[in-house]
Amino acid sequence: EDRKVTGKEKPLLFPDWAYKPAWSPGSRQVQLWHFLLELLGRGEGSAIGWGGEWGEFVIRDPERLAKLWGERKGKPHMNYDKLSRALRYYYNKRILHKTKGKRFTYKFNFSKLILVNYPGYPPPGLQVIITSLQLMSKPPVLLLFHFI
DNA sequence: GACGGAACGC
DNA sequence: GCGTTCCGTC
Repeated sequence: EDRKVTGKEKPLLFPDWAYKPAWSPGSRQVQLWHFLLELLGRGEGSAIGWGGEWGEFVIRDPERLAKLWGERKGKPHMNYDKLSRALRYYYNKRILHKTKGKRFTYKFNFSKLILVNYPGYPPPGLQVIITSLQLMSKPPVLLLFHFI
């Protein structure tokens, strides 16, 4: 019942994964896709950056990204081989897919959705019109903005 | 590099 | 459940 939309709006159809809380009380671990969005939101100078298409991103420095992820998770031996296995598990969950033929390039499966309570969101240069709702709950849930 | 099975930990 | 580790295969 935490995740129910408050008010009288008719239910909006967002993918389940979009409702996952970014941070939970206590010790719940960061998820990889949260971490990726966090870095992407920071923009320049990162090991990862937005690609040409909507939701697409390019890993500019795979081993550096892996190292950062390993630091966050307390896994000093993390590398791109292992990180990319975790990314591949996202294919079946419909969180990500691979941009075929483009090296180190993946794409988030949000279509007209962006998740905005990460630093730097939305990415600069994007025109957004907020049509959607804020999901209020404790712990804080991702804010969902609807692009048109 | 990219893929996905398998065993494993927490 | 969400990766981590390892690895055979293309």
